[in-house]
Amino acid sequence: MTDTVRVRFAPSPTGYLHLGGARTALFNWLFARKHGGVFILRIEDTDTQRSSEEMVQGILDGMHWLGLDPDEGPFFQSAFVDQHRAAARRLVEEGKAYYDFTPKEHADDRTVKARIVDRGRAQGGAAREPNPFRDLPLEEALTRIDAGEAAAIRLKVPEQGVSRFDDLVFGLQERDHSDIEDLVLIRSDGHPLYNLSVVVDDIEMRISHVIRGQDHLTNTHKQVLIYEALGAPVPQFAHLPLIMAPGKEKLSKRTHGEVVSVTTYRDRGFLHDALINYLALLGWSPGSDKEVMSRNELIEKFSLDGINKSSAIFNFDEHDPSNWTDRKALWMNAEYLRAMPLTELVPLVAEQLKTFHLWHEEYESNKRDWLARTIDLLRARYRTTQDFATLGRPYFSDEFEYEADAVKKNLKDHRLKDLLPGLADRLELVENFTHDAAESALRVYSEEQGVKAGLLINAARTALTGQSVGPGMFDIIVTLGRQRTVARLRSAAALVA
RNA sequence: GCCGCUAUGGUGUAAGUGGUUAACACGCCGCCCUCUCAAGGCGGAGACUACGGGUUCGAGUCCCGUUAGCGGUACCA
Repeated sequence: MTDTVRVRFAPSPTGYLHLGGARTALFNWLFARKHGGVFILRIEDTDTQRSSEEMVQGILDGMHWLGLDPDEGPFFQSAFVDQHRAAARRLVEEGKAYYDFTPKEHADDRTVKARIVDRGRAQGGAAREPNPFRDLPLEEALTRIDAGEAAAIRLKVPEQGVSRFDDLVFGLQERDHSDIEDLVLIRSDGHPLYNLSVVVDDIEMRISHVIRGQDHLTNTHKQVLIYEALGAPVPQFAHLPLIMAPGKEKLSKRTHGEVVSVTTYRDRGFLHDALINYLALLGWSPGSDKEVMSRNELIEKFSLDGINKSSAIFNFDEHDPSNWTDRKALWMNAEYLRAMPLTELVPLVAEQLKTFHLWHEEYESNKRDWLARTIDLLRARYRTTQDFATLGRPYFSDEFEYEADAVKKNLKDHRLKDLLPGLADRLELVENFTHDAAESALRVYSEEQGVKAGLLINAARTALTGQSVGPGMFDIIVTLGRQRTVARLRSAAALVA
């Protein structure tokens, strides 16, 4: 007996790692770290039809990116099926389970669900159906098995009484035995089923706390029954409220696509700590006002007591590119983008520049400092590292678009047709091409020409970046350098109406 | 159908064992800063705490009911 905390994340590789799974993994991980425990990863790959090697890798990649590497594992549930079968056989021998020779019916998900409702309606809701094989003498059953007859193994659920457990989040849970059917442990083809497998594995791995999604809450009673039948200590349970899509719909890969996949966040320029921070706040609160928390602060503050009981809505708008995911997640990422050490940010932005083919070798040699300064200049306005390669394109390439709105707004004054090249001439002659020198050159020039400096400044910004928004104009000039500045000012004159 | 869970502004959450004008963050609006946009600072709008009954001097907080959403009810996980 040991009171070491041992928790596990047990995804089935039937899809990539989604946000709900990531949050479950995170809470397990935080709980383990908080209590000096062990975080185990167990891939539940017994559904060979729907599982794939690729998905396993996807989950592993996602967890690694999030920094949630397991202390033990990954283990694969498929490796333990013999133990699952042995456990079921033992229960049969002890009279706690029985062979059911009822032939298996094949049906797809839809018809199965329809049948459940029909059956419930017909029986007035009782889950129990009398099973003729429940009390078949073991010897008789064994002879039929020996004769090659197929049989499923069902748990003998007591007819009287209630099952109860104290959930660390939802409190005391009770369920009448009469509402629990004799669940199948092993299929007639010998395949162990979920409820049996998890319990056997959790016992084997000495799991102390089962932290998982609320979708397992009612079925936990079945698992408690299995623990008891097996004579094993029952772990503590903590069920997490579900994450829903806008409109309180179920959040799913099928209907919501890539917004729910962790890899999307990685690819679109999220910082893993920002996503972790955001996810931690979905359904959990430290009880204080502080929301931006480092990993260590999260560990320090984390407690199962702070977990909310109601499901949280994860907001996003698939039709609005700038709000492709939850606003608060985006804000959180921007917050991290601004606050993180520049030396850590640069390599991340570099990756994005590479995938957008905006990378130059000099960024690693003589333009190294320039790259860092430019990233620093832009970071306060961007929300993801990908923004540097998209919104920031004019800073890294001469091939960029002039935004129609920006041109319309800032290049509409016909005088600019001459002023822009005129400014270029002046800047070409400035001795030290610095922020201040460029500024005074521009101000002198605008005074001579009798126009407001603001007209030239805003026009120049659009001429230089194709945009109407961005850093201070003289910072842009210095960033682009004399050559590009002069060239762009001249060529943009053609855009003036 | 039956069983269970949940219900605080648009969203995420706070409001020790019931006790003054329901707090914070995101988002939104305005002002300041300013060459624009962000960032930052300041301020504002937005919740009769799903609805209806109780208990109580007093309820977001306790009880009952209703409704809604979600989960489960499979020889799926």
